[in-house]
Amino acid sequence: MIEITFPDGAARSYEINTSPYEIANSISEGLARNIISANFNSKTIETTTKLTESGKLVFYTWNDKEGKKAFWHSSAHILAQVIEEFYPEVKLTIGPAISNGFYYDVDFGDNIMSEKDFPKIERRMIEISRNKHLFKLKYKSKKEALDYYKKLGNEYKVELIDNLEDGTISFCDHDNFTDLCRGGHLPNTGFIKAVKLLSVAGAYWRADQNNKQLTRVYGISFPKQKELTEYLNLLEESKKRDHRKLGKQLELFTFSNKVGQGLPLWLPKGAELRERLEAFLKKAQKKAGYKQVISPHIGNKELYETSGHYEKYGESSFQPISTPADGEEFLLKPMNCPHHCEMYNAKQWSYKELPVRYAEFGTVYRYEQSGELHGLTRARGFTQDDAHIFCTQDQLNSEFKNVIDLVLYVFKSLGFEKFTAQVSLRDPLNKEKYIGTDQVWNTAEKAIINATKEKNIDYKIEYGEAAFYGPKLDFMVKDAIGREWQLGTIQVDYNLPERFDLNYTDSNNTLKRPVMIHRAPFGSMERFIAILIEHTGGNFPLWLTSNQIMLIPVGEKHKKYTEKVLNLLEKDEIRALADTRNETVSRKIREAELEKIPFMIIIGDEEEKNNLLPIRGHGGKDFGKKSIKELVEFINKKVRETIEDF
RNA sequence: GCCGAUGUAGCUCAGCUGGCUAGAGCAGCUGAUUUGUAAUCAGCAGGUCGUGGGUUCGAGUCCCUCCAUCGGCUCCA
Repeated sequence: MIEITFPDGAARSYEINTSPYEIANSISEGLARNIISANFNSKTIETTTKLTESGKLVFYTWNDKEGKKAFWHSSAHILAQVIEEFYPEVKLTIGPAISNGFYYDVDFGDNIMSEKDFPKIERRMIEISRNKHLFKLKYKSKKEALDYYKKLGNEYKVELIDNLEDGTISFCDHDNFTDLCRGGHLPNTGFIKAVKLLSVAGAYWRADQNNKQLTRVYGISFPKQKELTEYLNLLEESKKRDHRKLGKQLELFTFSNKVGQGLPLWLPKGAELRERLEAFLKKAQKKAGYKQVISPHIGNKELYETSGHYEKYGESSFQPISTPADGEEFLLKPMNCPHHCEMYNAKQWSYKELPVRYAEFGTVYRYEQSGELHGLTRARGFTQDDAHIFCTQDQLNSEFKNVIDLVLYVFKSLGFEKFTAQVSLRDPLNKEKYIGTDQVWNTAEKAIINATKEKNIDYKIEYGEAAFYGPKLDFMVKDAIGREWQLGTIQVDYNLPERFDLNYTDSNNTLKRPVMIHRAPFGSMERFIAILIEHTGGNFPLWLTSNQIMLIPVGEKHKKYTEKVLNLLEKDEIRALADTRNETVSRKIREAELEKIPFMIIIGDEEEKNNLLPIRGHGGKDFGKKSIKELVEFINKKVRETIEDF
């Protein structure tokens, strides 16, 4: 007998070689019907795996993350099976579940796979699913596994197996298909009732650009057709919030091929929004002891040679600008740090003056690969809300924590509640990609982790995501369709102070190196606004939006009174507009709605007579009638609700 | 940069297997209407069909080049 413990602490005894499915069935038939995966002693297992020892058992259903993982991973097996049916000469590689669905990477050889092939593949996948083929996991020796794939000429699987330990190598069979697989499947294919292939894309083998590019087929599957339909509808709805679409509709920004790829052009409404955001941050930064500085858009090539940026990015950047002088070259500024270092170096510093905090909304230019450009989230010219803090080692921890507070304040003020704090460290296997000694890196990494811990922020560590000069704490936020973008960033840097020979005199009258913190709460104005657009769907917070109120006179004769109201509102710094065009009230409302103006006030005979204004919220919500004084208080109160002082 | 897809008026789109002067709605302009909670009516104007080449008697439609965009990959100071 073995003793099985469940998550609620309860325990039951079973015969040895009982499977999770049988155990579930012993509890209730309903549970047995719904479990699609299981975990035994912290290891994902099949529902049919025979348990041979006592331990902790967790069941997973479609409602669990792990259940979905098994569901989608199993779907990937069927996808691979069908691809192999249609293209017998392909070489399969890997097919994992992802956060929304699954993919399979396939070497199609000379064949080309395109979206046109999706319907027939989907149909065949469903056909196979309906037959309720069992997923059967079986172990093979390393030699057996290698022989199998060597015979097939599949070098990818051979490489995968080469890196596995003998005795741990398993295959999963269903129907007439078999695939190298570590496990975690549905009991049978019949659970899959709806399948949709989403896209086909190139993906490098083992994520390395130097390797062969495989074809990646993305898909998603569900236990009910209805859930697929709902998912696809949700995706469609999300796409309507795409900042590139809304940016055009709301006339915030545009791009022009004549100006150049990836170079955003800010239109009046977008520029106003952006300036308001800048003012918001400047105000907070002033309180936090930052000083604004301004640096030019180009810098001598030697500046970036000193910083190390030229060596790292010179080849793949906008190329140097030459001058009439022999050998003199300038670069478009790709980052602000070297400039700020030179500003620091403009005078002698005492420890009493530190920390020094130099802030600048600095526009930088980076030659991003053409395939990387993406609206405002990835542009070739963009403005960082940059600042560099030069401080002593003793000040580092508190300075870092203060910056965290500032980032959190910015996020809170703009309603970004869902974010991931990511500690981005060096790739320990590729240290040559970074400048600086191990000792310096260890100190910097420790400083970030400690400060983050002390702030009680949940964080995850990502190796290989650091900047080349130092580790970072990055604040990641998802866009409308779930792609993650880095917005705020805080970086600890011991390297640039060394390269620029930055100093201060300490209390013992000896020269010391300051530590440098690079930080940008927004990240860049462009990317931040892009994500803000996608989060709000263009309905910006009241404190930020360009036009807070649209006044709509009913007829010609109400224009005068409307103008009067407008003037009074302006006097109280309420941002209002009056639509005095010769159009119907309905049309004016419709257009104000499409422009996403938060409040509308229709002004006619009755309003003039009673001096009371009816407040119509965006979407048609009625906020009642108010006097001008009450209206001003109402707007101010609403603003205060969404934004506090730092 | 790589893989796949797309590119018709300011915007959203139609244009079947190549066949007369390329269509629609919205927006724009002109005029009428002076308006009470998401589109008043009428008329007009607007496109070298992304670019350059090719096939053909004939190309928006087929082929190639380049450019841009979209979805991924890689990259992201």
